[in-house]
Amino acid sequence: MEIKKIPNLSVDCVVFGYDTDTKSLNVLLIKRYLESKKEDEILVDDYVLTGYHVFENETLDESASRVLKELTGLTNIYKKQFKAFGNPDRLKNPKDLIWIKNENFNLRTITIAYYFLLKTEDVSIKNNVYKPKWFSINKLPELGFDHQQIILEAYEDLKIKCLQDPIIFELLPDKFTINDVQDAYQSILGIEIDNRNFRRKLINKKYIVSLDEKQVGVSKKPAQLYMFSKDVYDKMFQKNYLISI
Amino acid sequence: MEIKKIPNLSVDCVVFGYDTDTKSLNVLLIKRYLESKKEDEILVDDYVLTGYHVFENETLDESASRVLKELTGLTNIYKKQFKAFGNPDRLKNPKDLIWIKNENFNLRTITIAYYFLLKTEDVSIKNNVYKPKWFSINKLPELGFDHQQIILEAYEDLKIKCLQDPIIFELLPDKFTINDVQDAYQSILGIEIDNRNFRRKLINKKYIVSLDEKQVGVSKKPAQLYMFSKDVYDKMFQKNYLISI
DNA sequence: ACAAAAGTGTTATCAGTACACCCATGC
DNA sequence: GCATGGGTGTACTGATAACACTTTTGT
Repeated sequence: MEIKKIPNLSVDCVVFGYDTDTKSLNVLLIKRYLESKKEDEILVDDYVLTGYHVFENETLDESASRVLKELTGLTNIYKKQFKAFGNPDRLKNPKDLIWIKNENFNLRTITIAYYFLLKTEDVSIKNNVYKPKWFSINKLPELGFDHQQIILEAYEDLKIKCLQDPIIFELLPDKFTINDVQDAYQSILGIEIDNRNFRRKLINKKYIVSLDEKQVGVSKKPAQLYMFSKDVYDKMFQKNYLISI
Repeated sequence: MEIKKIPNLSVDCVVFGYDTDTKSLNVLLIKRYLESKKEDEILVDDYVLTGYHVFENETLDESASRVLKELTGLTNIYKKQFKAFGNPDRLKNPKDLIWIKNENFNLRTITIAYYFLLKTEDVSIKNNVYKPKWFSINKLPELGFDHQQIILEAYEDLKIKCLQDPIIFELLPDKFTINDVQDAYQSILGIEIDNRNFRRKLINKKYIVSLDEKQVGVSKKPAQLYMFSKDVYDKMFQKNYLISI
């Protein structure tokens, strides 16, 4: 028995990958390319998010995880459903119409948008059939459908979320330096943080565990490595009801 | 030309109404009742959220606003799309199946859930054809479909949101006392707040404007009235990047 | 005059901010 | 020995938290 697609419902995945070396927050995108058969004219040449129709027998979360796995091979990655996009005209730009002609797409498709957080290096983009490519969130290419809007809204949500929840560690390797964390915050939020104050703050957290280990293979003074203990965090976590209006 | 419904897509609206007098955060629900024709047996007797299919030619936001207006007559009410619910089995409890037999519902319907914030008193539930009823968020009745889950997730989102954004004022009349605001926070968050500290904090905000007016018709000392100036708030607002992990 | 809710002040503690130099290491 | 990034301390400021009594008004 074949698995049935829901023709007017999809998930789209904003895959955020953080690159510790270049200190860059990236988005994984797939090329969309089409030329006319007769005239060698380029009809469509841009990028889109990875996404696919939801199947009849799966939850939305399962659908998003399936799409991520299909593209990256990865499972158990932090994900968040952040918004549904369903404007009647969201797939109706001229280029999108050309593209959709080739596909089995309902013109009024609602997409449930997710974002994922991982390390850029964890995705093999070599030999990947989808030819995905990383783009800095600050230098996005031309995007199809309403995917630019989806990415920007995902980014806004991420910026708010990373202030409240320890999701920054989803973007960093298991062992990281304090400066890695600071760099990640600075890239994502586009701000400068005072290193001394930031260090103090972080090192005082009981869930930031100092390891008996230092960086290796760096050409300067190797830094102390730390890990994030989710166990400790969960145990000590208590909602604070600080009203910040 | 008739407006076409999308058969597998709906919006559901969690209408939160705050009652300043009883200091209660309420949810507006609609009765779902069905008895079998032959045996006078009650087949379905519970409550559901207001909701409806999305139309082909409208955005999701428009759809939610339409549903709210249909039930309450109100427009321009604070609303937030907070999550999509689309589990394959979300409408497949026995009672839901009985109910759906009478309706034109796709069994795999995805719903985009919104919540609205208003004052309980702004909705006329007398002579309303839908016979809606207010329930305290703490004493919800038996609910159909997955609507209990939807309400609880809306409430969680509201609790977080009201700490960060001045949405508390959507739930209060234009003129309110400091204690009204405190009571609202306490009801929503289920916490106790120190009155002196809270007063000082609020009165020092430039967007909390003291009016030349006091309560009238109260049987005790009438309190000073204030209003919230969205203009001032928007002008002085600047994102703070406090990392609270 | 009394009941009820409004309104008021001080102190201690904690967290955030600003700021500049020394240190350890690899090369 | 030197260049590079890692790592450190202090003083100030502002916000929060704890805490109990007086004042105003309507009845």
